[in-house]
Amino acid sequence: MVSKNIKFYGGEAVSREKNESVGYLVTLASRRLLRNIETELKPFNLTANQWAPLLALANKQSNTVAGCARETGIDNGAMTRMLDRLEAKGFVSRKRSNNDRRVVNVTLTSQGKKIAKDIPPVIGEVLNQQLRGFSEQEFKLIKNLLQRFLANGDMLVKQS
Amino acid sequence: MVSKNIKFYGGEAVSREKNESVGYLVTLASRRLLRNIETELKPFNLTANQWAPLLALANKQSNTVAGCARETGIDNGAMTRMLDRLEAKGFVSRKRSNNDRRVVNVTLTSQGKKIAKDIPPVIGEVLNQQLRGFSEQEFKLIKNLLQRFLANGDMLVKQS
DNA sequence: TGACAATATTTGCCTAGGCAATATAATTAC
DNA sequence: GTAATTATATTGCCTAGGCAAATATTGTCA
Repeated sequence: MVSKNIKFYGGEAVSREKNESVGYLVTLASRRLLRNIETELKPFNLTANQWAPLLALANKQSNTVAGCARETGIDNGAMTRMLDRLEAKGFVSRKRSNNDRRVVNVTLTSQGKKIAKDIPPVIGEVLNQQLRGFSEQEFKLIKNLLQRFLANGDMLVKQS
Repeated sequence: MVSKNIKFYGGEAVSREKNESVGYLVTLASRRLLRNIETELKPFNLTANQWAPLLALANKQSNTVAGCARETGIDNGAMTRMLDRLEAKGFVSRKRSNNDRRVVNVTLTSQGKKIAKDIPPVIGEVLNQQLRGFSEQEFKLIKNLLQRFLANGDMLVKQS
């Protein structure tokens, strides 16, 4: 059975109360979280966004520029520049591959490996704070709802 | 009764699966939504982020630079530059106030008023698409959970 | 083999937000 | 009434992402 799709936002409904728009809420939530994480990562000389590729590398989900971009969901060009900054800080190093001369292999330096170990609990703590008062069920729910919201959004791109 | 706060993310739990991190999900969801809205707004010569101040002005929630910044939750300096772009496009106009020489009054041009009427259904449609398959209850839930996640995040800032 | 397509990386140009410093003006406190 | 504080707007410097173009390399297929 196919369930009907509800028209949540019609006409001017988007306007009125910004706190009633999923758009505003998800945007503000994301920005706020980013800044809160940023505050905690300052002592590590790392920004919130710089954490994403480090994690992908640490988990061995990728070891190339394009791989990091795919894994973190950002643009290839943006990832090149992101790795520039991370390399300048001494967290990663790059070396042109010999098997495939197109790719550049990215690896964590020893400093990068160390930080990759230290950061997770810090970020976890911020997330826990922002999830204060959530029940186990609500925790599962917010993940499920966001996953579906995101998947629907990705589908919109692929169709066109 | 005060409910206990659950430690959702502890140790390395943050790492592992990115789709299990509320941080990744909310970030990616926000980016994806922004890009999808951007695509639909291209014919209007408007970016997704540029819509926020226009809406604040149209709803008469603010008519100053600082007011727009507060209402949309972004930095004052960023709002100055945002209004530069909107003014260049002919959607808003600025004029130094006489009552209070510090403030600059921002108003929608006739072109700005027109677009403020046309845009809401377009954005509404994108939101509806990304909410495909959501029940009424789930729609209320995602708003409620995001509101709380955001409010917790705001509290973290104000405390420090 | 040679044309064509696909992939990887980089770069330029754009929008965009955060933070800090500055100038100006208004408000408050004493 | 003056000094200290607060608020407004702007600017410079930083990080950051998206898109498109350019380049180099690899794979495909006829």
